[in-house]
Parts: sequence; C-alpha cells; structure tokens
Amino acid sequence: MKRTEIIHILDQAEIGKEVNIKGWVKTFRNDQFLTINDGSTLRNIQVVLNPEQTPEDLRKRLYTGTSVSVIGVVQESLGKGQNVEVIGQSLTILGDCDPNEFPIQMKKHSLEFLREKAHLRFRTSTFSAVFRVRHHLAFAVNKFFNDRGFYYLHTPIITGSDAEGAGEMFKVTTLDLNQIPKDENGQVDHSQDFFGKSANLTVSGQLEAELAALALGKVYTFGPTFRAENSNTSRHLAEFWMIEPEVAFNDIYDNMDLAEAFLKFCLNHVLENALEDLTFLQEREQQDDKSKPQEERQTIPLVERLKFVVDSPFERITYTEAIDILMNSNHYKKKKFKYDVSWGIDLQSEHERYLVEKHFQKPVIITGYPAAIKAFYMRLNEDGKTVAAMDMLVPGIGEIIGGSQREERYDVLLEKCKQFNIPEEHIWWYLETRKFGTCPHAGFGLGFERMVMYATGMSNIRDVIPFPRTPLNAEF
RNA sequence: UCCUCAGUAGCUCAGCUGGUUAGAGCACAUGACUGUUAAUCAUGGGGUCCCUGGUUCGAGCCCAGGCUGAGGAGCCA
Repeated sequence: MKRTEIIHILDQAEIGKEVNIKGWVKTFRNDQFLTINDGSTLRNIQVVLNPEQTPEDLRKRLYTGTSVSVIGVVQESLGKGQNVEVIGQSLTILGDCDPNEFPIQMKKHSLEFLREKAHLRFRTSTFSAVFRVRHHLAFAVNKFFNDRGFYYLHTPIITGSDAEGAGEMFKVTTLDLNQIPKDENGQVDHSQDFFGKSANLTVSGQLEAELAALALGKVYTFGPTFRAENSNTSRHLAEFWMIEPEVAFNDIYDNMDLAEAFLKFCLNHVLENALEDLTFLQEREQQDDKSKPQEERQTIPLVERLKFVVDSPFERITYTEAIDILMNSNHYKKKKFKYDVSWGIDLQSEHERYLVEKHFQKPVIITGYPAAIKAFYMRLNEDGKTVAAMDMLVPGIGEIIGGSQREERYDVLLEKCKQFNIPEEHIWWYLETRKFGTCPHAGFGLGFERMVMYATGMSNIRDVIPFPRTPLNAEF
C-alpha cells in the first residue's frame, strides 16, 4: 500500500479512507495512543491502537524514536487536541529504538546537548522546524534572483587566489604532510603540489562573480565559504553559505535597493510558506525568554518582527551621520560605550547594536565608510576619503550584509592594490576587467546562516546549519 | 586569541560555612489505570561529582594547571 504523508492526512482529511502512515514515534501514551511524525510537517498524527488487537510484544517496542508503518482508517478524533486521527488496524515496526541508548526524549533538551547529537537532533521539533525554514529561505534566494533575471554562477570552492582578503584561509594540498618538500629557501615547495601552486578554500566568490557580471550583467553566487579564523562566537562559522549578487551598471544606491528588496522577499517567502514552523519557533522563543532577564527578552514576537521588516522601509544613513548620532547620544555622553567614538573608527559591535537596537529599532544600512577601514576593491568616493561601501545591520544579529560599489577605474584600483600590499601578479585577471570595457558595478555578500538565524529567532548560528564547523568541531 | 561564567545520574538541575550512606524531576523497569495530549499514580534500579595535582583529620565544595561548553570581545558574513 502506498504511503500517505502526514501533512496530507491532516490537511485534506478524507474520513473513512484507509491510509498507510510511516514515520517516527514521538510518544506512546496509555498503551493506546501513538503519536507519529514523518517530517512532512511540524504536526504529528495520532494513531489509536486497540490494545487487545495489537500484540503486547509490539506495543512494548513503541519507544520515542522508533520508526513504524501503520495501516488504518482516518476518522474524526474523539479526543481533544486534534481534528482527525487514524484508527490503527495493523502496525509494523520498521526500526527499533532502544530508549536506554537513544538520547532524544520527549522533553526539553538544551541546544548545547543537541549540538553534540547533530546526527539525531533533526528528530526534535525545533530542529525540524529550523531546517524546514532553512530550506524555504534557500528556495527563496534562488527564486528572488531567478525572477529578476539573475544567473546563478558557480564560483570555485578551491581557489588559487590569495587576494580575496576576507580572512584566514584553509589550505588545500595533496603534499605528504609528514614529508613536506621544501625549496632552496626552506619554504614549502608548492610546485610539487596538486595545482603546482598553493591553493585554499574560498573565502568569497565575489571577485569571480564580478568577472561574470561584466558580461552576463546580473549574477549571483550561493555556495559554501570557508574562514579559518579562530572565531568563537554565536555568529561565526568556519564553513558557511554565502550569497553574493553582482550587477553591472549598478551603483551603491541600486545596490542598497537590491539588498533591501532581497531580504524582504526572503523573509516574506518564509512567512507565506513556513508560518506553522515560524509560529512554533516563536512559542519556543517565548518559553525560552521566561528564563531570561527582562532586558534580554524579545519585545516583539518572531512573526510580528518578520512582518515588520517586510513592511517597513529600512533606515539608510551615512557613516558620518552614524558617528554624529553616536556622539550626540546620551549613551555616549554618559560614557557608556567601552570604545570611544570619532570619525575614522571602525564601528564596534556595541556601536552597531546601539544604532540598530536602541536608536532606530529596525534594519539600518550604513554607507560611505572611511576608505582605510574597508576592502581594496570598494569604489573611492569623490571626497577622496570615503568609499561606496554599505553594511546592513539588523537587530539581534548585527551585520547581515556587507557590500559596495566596486572600483571600476583601473588607475585608482591599481593604486589601491599598492596601498593594501596586494601584488599585481596575484590578481592580474581581476585587474584586466578594468582594462577591457570596465563599467560601474556593485554587489554584496550575505551570510545565509545569519538570515536563517534572523528568520527563526535562533540565537546561535550553530543551530541553523545541519552540521556546524567551528574551531575544534568537525564531527559528523 | 582575550575576558567572564559553567561542568554532579541518560537529560534538566539542587547540593548550606569543607563533615555520616550525594538528592529531585524527566527517562528506563515492574505494577495499576485505559480517550490519552510531554497522560497519571505506586515501587525500583541507576553516580569516574570533567581530568590531574595540591591543601586538610576529612574535598562535589577550597587552591593550581589542563580539558570541554556557553556568553561577550576581536575578525567578519
């Protein structure tokens, strides 16, 4: 008999119809009520077993986590708590689950504990909800760009370029690490390596995306990215998924419009397609908040927060205005900032938090940063001291998007390379695009997991990627 | 990498000023009940108190070093 997914039984209940359900046991109550989930939805279905017709040796094996196949008839539920249920006629156990070894129980587990059980945490409602939302967001990313005529560009994961300049890189080599060949200067001889040169895992596909944008017009990347930074925070991963659109002929303002429309589209997509999961995560967050001090609690429920972001225009200010706001704030005058504020500083987390969470209380896009604190490829403004950079900050997460209009002028870019000590021979191919039909263009990078965090309300980035890679952690 | 906090049963946690045999809830086992909603009730089994060393008559508790985790910072997305 063909299996029917639980979501179909619940949503299009055909009373009296015989169905086959397969799934994993959530609970077995009263020797009679079997609650099953199959991942098709957050919701479970209740199967009512007749104890007299179900062999005791089967009933004794219905522990949380057991996988079962049940054939039965759909009927309106006699009990409260569900509209329909299935009267079980035959039960088959597909896979036993020893309760003395299975770590997932029908109780609240800490996220830290479940992180150590990453292979099994999908079985919990929280993580199944998170990863369904993650799917819908990933789909939304592709839909947004596809609907607007962008091409999905696959940039390399292994790169020979070491000029991406976005952080420490993981080395890729096939050299025998126990017998590393050295050249006459005592340096590693990468001429004997797989690529004949040193290679790394990519930290950004941006430079390659720019090359493609200067022909295809509108492209985006969406793939894994690697940073070998020893970052131990709730917002950083060593392996994360990044989205990097790049558009020829766009300036920094077009770029801001694109970034804002993109985030709104994705969040709206999950509101429309995963509201059930979001509502569950909202309740989870509210439960969680009860054990937190007042000032750490969310003031607006998750779904409402997302709707607010979708519906209201983002704040847009320049770096210079941001500095003014900070310096004129009571917070600053009362000397509550740990780091001092003056024009030219790189904004600290506490400054960004103040702007986003206290002052504006909505997403903020800051533009026009001092050239000295931003990357070499960002376009120098007419004032000669700021660049056409933009950061989008959101409450609770901080920086979610970083982007810029790119420096398209060959001479200026060459000068920047010198200032940033980037040898011309390392990125000759990037520089050549500025020689052959250069044009204004702009793009940004968005950390996918940060968007998933924002959409789910999860506060640790390790809980929104199936198998997090962080320092000292690469199990599974 | 730096700062702060934490580590006690499978899980979540309590354990007083250093003092007898380290406790509770959940989970599990046995029994009762049988339209339950993380069912309920009764009974029971279950411990390398993170590790190493030290102080002490005596350490889960104090001290030192280490390991692991969390929060914050830096780096960034």
